[in-house]
Amino acid sequence: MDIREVARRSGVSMATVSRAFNDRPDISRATREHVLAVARKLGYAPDQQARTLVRRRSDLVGIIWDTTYLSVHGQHPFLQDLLVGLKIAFTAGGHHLMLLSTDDPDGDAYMRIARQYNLAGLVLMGVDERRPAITRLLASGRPCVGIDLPLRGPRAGFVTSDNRAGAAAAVDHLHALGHHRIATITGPPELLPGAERLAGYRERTAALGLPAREDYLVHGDFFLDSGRQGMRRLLALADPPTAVLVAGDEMAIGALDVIIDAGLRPGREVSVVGYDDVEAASLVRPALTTVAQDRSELARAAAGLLAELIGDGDGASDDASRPPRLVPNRLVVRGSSGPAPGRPRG
Amino acid sequence: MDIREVARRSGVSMATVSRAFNDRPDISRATREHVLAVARKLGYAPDQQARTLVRRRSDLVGIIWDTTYLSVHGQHPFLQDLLVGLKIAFTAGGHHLMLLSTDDPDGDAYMRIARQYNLAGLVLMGVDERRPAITRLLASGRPCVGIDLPLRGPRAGFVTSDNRAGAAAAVDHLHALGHHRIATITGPPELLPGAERLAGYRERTAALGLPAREDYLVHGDFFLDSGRQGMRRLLALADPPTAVLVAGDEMAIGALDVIIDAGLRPGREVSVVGYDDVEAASLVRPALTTVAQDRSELARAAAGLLAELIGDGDGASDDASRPPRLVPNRLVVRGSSGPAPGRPRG
DNA sequence: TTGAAAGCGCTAACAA
DNA sequence: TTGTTAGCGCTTTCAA
Repeated sequence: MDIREVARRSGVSMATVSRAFNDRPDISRATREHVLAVARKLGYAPDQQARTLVRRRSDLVGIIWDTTYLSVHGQHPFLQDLLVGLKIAFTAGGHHLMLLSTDDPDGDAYMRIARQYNLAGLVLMGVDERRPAITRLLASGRPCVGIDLPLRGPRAGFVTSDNRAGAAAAVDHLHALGHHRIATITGPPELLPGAERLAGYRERTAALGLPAREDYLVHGDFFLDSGRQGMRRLLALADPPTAVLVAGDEMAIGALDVIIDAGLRPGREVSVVGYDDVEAASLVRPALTTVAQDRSELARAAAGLLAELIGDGDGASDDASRPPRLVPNRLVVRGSSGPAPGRPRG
Repeated sequence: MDIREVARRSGVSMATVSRAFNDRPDISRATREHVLAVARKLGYAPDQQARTLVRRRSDLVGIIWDTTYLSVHGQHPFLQDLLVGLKIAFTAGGHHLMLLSTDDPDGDAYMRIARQYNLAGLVLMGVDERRPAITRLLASGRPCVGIDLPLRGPRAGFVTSDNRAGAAAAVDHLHALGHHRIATITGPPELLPGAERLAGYRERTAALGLPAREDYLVHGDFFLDSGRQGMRRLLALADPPTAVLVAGDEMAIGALDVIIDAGLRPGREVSVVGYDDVEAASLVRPALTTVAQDRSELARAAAGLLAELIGDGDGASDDASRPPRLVPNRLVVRGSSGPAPGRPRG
């Protein structure tokens, strides 16, 4: 069943069938409806490969999501959750998602695949945007949107949640509970969320007049174990914090473990606030107070931005630095944060 | 940069370039290497759409993964984890993954998309295989592999982990710890893993000579809250169980909550074994003893089976019932299971 | 408003 | 072993 057959059966030319399916203005209403009716009866739908071949643009959006590190580090729940959101958001815009894989992320495989499949655009997440292969991809002019990655390029942009404001809100929350000794366990500073959450923590603690103590700042890597280690260091201080903002939920859950093992109670002697609101955050005991990223909104923002970059073929600018789309975060208060010791409980 | 240009620059015909790129036997070694060298220098890679158009078969594998219910029920961590495995497994086989989405899962959208994109095959997960749209898809003869879905069709098959053996292993574990009052909270019986895990529980408890008590069998739906409710019912019994096999980790974590809230200690007064080994299982306290499904292996099995179904175009059988590929499960013992009350601890 | 015809980039049948 | 040629199914000029 091809366009030729539909044309024959509806008594028009192939060109007219094509016009009907592409909502072109140069076709009469009556003809279009007739053609579409015939096509529907025949169960016809245009072949996308043929369409792509002549249009030189597919409706496929590629997802670059480097899973090579997963064998090393285990899962990355947040990105996985995000994928669901992307799927829904892009479907709504008439695009399909293709997962790009390569065993050689440093080669030009992503660029090659994008060209081979005429991908309309790309979404990048969980990759290192400073790698030369990615830089070349961005320079190629194919529309690219990064999630939590500060991409720059003629037709590139990025979305991220408002990590700075989220961290600040967490600090405010702890301060309002009477905490004055507020420490933080950070993410890697070379990753945007790590850097921004730290910046938010610093700005807000300073604004609240809390002293900037270097020993209250411990670096983590977003994985569970670094949260454990960080918390141990903090508890070992002569003057340990009564509250800790942890830049990721996995690390925060590790911190809870250490607190409990030290015979302290999270939310009592030590309050903990995480970041991300992964599934486990609500399942641990006490449940983790955390800054929730709105995955659906983040995904929608990414889809929207990419659609724009795909749309305006002209808008390609060479200076190529677009401000990120910021998606607001929301503090979810659960049991792991409570009044500072010595303060009455709510 | 197209095949014509490569042909010109290497002084051969288009056909010869094509031969070089497709590893055809009817080309001399020397010519092939020369052509490939020229192509590499030019950065040429064949356009997949054009290739698909003439070959009438793409190297795209579609993933049907119904996310419409996610807005209702929240996440489904296991399938998300699985996706990573699928991505890796299919890449190794030279396929790319396309996520199929539709807002109308009851229509023939999946079938239409599969045809429009000439998908080599489909992987189905988290969908209801009894829906007419899915039945028609399977009947269409396009290679389909289900994960935990008993698919039947001329070129369909499925993979699943050995849920029956896994549940039996969990029962054995509890029995070896001295438990004799072993209850279960099941998944939905119409889902394969739910039915099989229950069957494994029943078979093994019977084999061990434990009485089959109807009040020790509570139905759940794989989601957290049903685990809570189920556990409450079990604890309310005059003669409550000392151990519970819970058919899914989310439910098991809900059960842990209820046990703790009742002033009991999981792994002491009541032992709990979950199923799946999702991320949260190792993060809760006590950590959950659970039957781990090997996601990578499951994914590899799916990829392997689909490759076979794609390969043997002849193997299409009309009776169409293939036995599933079974992937073994593995019991992971953590803190939520321990000796039966009154027994010395290991 | 419609139709005829060219061609998107590739593979494969056939001829040399 | 290589080249020539005819499409794959569609969109898009261009002419009518």
